[in-house]
Amino acid sequence: MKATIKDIAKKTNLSVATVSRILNNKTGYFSEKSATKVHKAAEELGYQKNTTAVELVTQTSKVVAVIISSTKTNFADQIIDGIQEVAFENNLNVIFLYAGENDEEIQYKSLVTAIERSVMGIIMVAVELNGSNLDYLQQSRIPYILLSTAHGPKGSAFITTDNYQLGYRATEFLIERGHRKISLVGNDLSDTGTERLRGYKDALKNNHISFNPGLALMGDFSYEDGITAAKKLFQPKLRVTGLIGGSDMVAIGIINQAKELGFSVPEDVSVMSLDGTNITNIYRPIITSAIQPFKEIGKRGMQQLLNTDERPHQSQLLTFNINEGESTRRI
Amino acid sequence: MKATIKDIAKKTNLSVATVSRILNNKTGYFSEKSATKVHKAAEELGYQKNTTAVELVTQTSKVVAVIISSTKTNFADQIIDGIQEVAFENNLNVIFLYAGENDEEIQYKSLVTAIERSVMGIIMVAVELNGSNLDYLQQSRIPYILLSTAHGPKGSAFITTDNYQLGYRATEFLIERGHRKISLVGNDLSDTGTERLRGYKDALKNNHISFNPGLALMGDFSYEDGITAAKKLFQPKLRVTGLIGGSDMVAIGIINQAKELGFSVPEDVSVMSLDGTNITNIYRPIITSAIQPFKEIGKRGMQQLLNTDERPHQSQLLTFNINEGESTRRI
DNA sequence: CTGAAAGCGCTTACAG
DNA sequence: CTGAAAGCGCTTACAG
Repeated sequence: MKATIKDIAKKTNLSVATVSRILNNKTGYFSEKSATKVHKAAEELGYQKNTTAVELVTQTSKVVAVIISSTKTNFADQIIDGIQEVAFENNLNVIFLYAGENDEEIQYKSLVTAIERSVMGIIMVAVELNGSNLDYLQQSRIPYILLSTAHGPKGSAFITTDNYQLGYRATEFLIERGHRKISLVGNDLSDTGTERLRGYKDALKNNHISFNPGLALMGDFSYEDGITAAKKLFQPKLRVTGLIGGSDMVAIGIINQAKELGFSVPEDVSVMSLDGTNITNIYRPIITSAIQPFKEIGKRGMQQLLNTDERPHQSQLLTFNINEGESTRRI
Repeated sequence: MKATIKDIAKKTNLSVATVSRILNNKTGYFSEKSATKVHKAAEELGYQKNTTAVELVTQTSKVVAVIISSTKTNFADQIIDGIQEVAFENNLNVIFLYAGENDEEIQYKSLVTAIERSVMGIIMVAVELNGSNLDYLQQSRIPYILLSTAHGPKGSAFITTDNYQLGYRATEFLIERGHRKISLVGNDLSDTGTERLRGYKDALKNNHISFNPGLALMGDFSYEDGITAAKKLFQPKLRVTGLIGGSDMVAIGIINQAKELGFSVPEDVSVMSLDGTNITNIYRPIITSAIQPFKEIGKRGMQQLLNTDERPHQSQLLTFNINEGESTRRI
C-alpha cells in the first residue's frame, strides 16, 4: 500500500490536519519541530501526494488537456512546444490526447477523458469537431479553444493563421514573379480550405487573371493530393507554371511527381507550400513556403485559456512570412 | 455547479446508492422504473461522472501515461499509434506527456504528474532516464516499461529494435554490395548507439575489414550530425563509399551535404539509414533503410504493461527488414 | 430492489 | 501551533 498522510500522522503523533499543513507549507500554521518530524516520516514512508484526492477536495485542477487530431499532422509538434512553454511558466500540467483523423468515436472518447477529469481547460489542435461533440464540449462548461482550425459558428474561439491571406499572398507571390497559370492544390472543404480558396480567387481577380475551376484541386492536405494533382495538371503537357500546395506534404507530392514525369523544379514549374515546417528546409530543392507561426499559435492558445475569467475568448488570426526557397523562380 | 449523483438522488427521491448502481448498470440491483427516472434526471441535469472521485474510491485507474522524450523524434508517432491501438481495444485511456530533450527537470515533472495521479502504468518512449528519476519511478511501484531505449542495468524492462543487429546487418548490406570503406554516423553513446557500433565492428571484422576509428562518428541522431560527417569525410576527397546514418535525419543531412559538395547519391557515394520512417519514401532519392517496427514496439509495450500481474516484465529485442531504396548501389 | 453508513486521501474553516 | 470534524463525489458491503 502507498503511504498516506494518515500514516505520517500516526508515525509522528500529529493529526492529519497538521501533517497536511506542513506538507503544503502553510507557513505560520506549524512549528519547525513538527515540520522536521513530518518531513522525515514522509521521506521514510516514501510518501507520494495523491493529486486525485487533492483535486476532489479543492475542486480545482492544474491540468490542461490538449486534444490533437492525429499524429500525422507534423506541424502539431511546434504547437505542442508553444503550449508546453507557457504551461511550464505557469506551473501547469499538460496532458495530450490523440483523437485520430476525424474519427468521431475516438474524438468523443478523448473528450470524455478530459471532461470527466474536470480539467481546467481544453485545447483542440487541428480538430474539426462535429456537431454533437461540439455540443458535448460546450455543455461541459470547461473553457476551451480551437487552434489551427477555424470554426465560424457556435461562438467558439479559435487561433489560426489568416487563411484568406495565406491564399491571397501565396498567389500574389507567384504572380509577382510572372506566373499567370497558377494552381491551388490539396486544401480541404472546411473553413481553412475555403478561406484559402477565397484568397486565391481574389488575388487572381485583382491581377486580372480569370479563375479556372480546373486549377483549384481540393483534397485533405496529403502527399497523395500532390501526386494526383501533378498527374492531372502535367499531362499530356504542363498546363500550369506555378502551384501552391496546401501543406508541405502536398508540395512534396507535386515535386516528386514532377520529377517522375521528367520535369524540373523550379526550371519547368514552380512549387510552393503553405505550412513551412522544418521539412521544407531539409528537402531538396528547399521549398518556398508561407511559414505559419505554429509555435506562436500554441503559446497564444495557452495564454488565452489562462485569461478566461477576465474576458470572453476572442479569436485571433495571425500573420506570417513567405520564405523564398529554391522551388520557385521568376519566369 | 456541475450536477452530482446527489442532485439526481434528490430529484428522483432515491438514495445516492441506488443512483450510483443505476448509472453503473449493476444489473439486478434496481428496478426498471427507478432506472428510467434516474436516466431522465441525469440527462436533464447534464450530469457528468466525476472520474477523479471514482478513481479515489475504487483505488484503481484506467489511465496509462506515456512519457515521450521530445516532439522532435518523428518515429514516436508510430509508437503512439501502436500504443493507442492496443489501449483502445482494452478500453483504456492514454495520456501523453512530453518530457523535453534529456531535460532532467521536465522529465521529473512529467513523472510527478503521472505518479501523483496513480496511473495504472507508465510507458517511457525514447527517454534516457537519469539515475534519480529512475529511482523515483521505481519507488512509485507503478508498473512501467521503456520503449525504443535500452537500459541494461537496474532491471527495467524495455522493448526496442535489436540495435546490435541494426549495426551489423546494415554494415553487411553495404559490404555485400562491394563497399569496404564504410562509415557509421550520428549514433549516441547510450546503449542504443554503442550496440550499433558493436554490430558495425563485428560485421567489419567478420568480413576481414579493419576498423578505422575515424569512420565511426558519434552524435545524437541529428540532421547536423549528417552535415558534419559529410564535411569531414568528403573533403578534400571522398574517404568512404558507403555511410550508415543513425537516423533518417542523419542520412538526409549526409545526402544534402554531399549534394552541396558536388557529389551524387548513389553514384558517388551510398547512404542508408537506421529508422525507416515515412520520410525515407518521400525524400529523393528514396533512402535505403533498416525499417524499425515502431508501431509494433508501441503495441507490445502496451500489451506487456497489461500483463504485469502474470509475470515480471521481460525485455524484447525486435527484428527488422532492410528496404533497398535509391540511395545505395553496388560498386 | 433500496437505503444508511463507512470510507477513499485529502483540505480547511472553526475552536481552542 | 494543533486537532476534531465536515466534506469533495463516489462506491459498496451490510442489512433489510
